[in-house]
Amino acid sequence: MEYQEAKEKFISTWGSLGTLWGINKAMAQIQALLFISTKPLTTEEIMAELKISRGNTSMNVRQLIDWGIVNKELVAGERKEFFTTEKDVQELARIIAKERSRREIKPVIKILQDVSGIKDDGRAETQELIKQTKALHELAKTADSLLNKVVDQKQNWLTKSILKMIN
Amino acid sequence: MEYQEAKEKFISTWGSLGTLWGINKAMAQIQALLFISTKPLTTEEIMAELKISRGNTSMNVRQLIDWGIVNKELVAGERKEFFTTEKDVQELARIIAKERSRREIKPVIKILQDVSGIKDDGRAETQELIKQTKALHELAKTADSLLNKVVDQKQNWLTKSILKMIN
DNA sequence: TTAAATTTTCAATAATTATTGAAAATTTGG
DNA sequence: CCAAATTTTCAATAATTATTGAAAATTTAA
Repeated sequence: MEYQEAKEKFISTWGSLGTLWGINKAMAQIQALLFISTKPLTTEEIMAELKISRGNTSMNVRQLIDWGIVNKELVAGERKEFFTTEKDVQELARIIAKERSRREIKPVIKILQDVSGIKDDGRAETQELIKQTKALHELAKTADSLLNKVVDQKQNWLTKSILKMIN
Repeated sequence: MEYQEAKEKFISTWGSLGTLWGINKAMAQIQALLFISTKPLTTEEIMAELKISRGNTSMNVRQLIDWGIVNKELVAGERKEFFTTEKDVQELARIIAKERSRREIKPVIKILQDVSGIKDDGRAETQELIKQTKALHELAKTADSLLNKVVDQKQNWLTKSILKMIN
C-alpha cells in the first residue's frame, strides 16, 4: 500500500466511523485530515483534499472547534485562517469522552432517574418499569463514571495497571 | 409523572439513544418496550404499542434476535410467536459491548494496523501518517481490550473495585 | 394435504440528514 | 473609511436511511 492509498483509506475509515462517536462524516474526515497533516491547513486546502464545498467545510470546522478538537492557528503575514487538530491521541480521547458524556450520557441519566422515580402504585407494570429503569440508571452512572475516570488519567498508568491486573 | 407518561418517555429516550449504540430507532424502541414488559409480547402487540407497521416490526425484531438481545418464546397453545428481551442489565451490556466490538471496533483496528504498516519512504507526510495511525492503533486496541474485560466480569466486582481504587 | 394463520420480503415512498452554492456578513490591509 | 478577501449563513437540493404495505413464502392445525 502506497502513501496516497493509505491516507485515503484512513480518512474514509475515520469518516464512516464518525457515527460511532456521534459526529457526521465530513466532520470526522476533516479531523482525520488534520490529524495526519504535517502542517496547519486552510479552508481551501481542506475543500480540495476532501472535495467538499466551502459551506460544508466552514460549518464542520466550526463544530470541531466547538468540540474543542480543532484550533485556529494564526500564521504571520496570512489573512486566511489555518486549522490544526489535537495531535495527542490520549488527549483527543479525553476530550471526546468528556463531550459525549456531557452531551449524551448525562441527559439520559437524568431521564432514567426521573422515570425510575415515579410513584409505585402497586401495579405490576409500574413496578417493572421502576425496577428496570433503576437498574439501567445504576449501570449508566457506573459506566459514565468509569469512562470519565479512565480517560482522565493523563499518563494512562491506570489503564495499564488495570489491564495488567486482569490479564 | 404517571406510569403511561414515564413509559413513553423511557421508550422514546431509549429509541433516540439507539444511534449511540449503533442501532436504529424502531429497533431500540422494541427492545425498550420488551425490557419493561411484564410478559412476552407478540408482533401485534409491538405494532400497536409503538404504532409501527408489521414489516418494520418483523425486520427489527429479527435484527434484535441476530444481536442476541431478543428471544422467541413458545407459548403453549398459541400459534403466534412471542418475544422477550434479556432482562439483566449487566448481561445486556455485555452482549451489546461484544457485538459492537466485533462489528465495528475490531475491523477498524485491522485497518489502522494495515495503514500504520505501510513502508516508510522517508517523506515527512508518510512518517506523520505512520506515527499517528500507530498511536490510534494502540489506543483502539487498549480501549477494546479494556471494554471487553470490564464487561466480562459477570458479578461486576472488577468495576466496583476499580471505582473504589480511583475515588 | 389443504387452507388459514402468521411471518417475511422488498419495491415504493416517506422522513431525515447532509451538502451545496451563492448572497450576506465580517474582517482586515491600506 | 473603503474595498478586497474571507468566512458564515441558510434556503434549496441531494443523498441516505427508515418505514410502509401488500404480495409471496412459510408454518401449522386439522
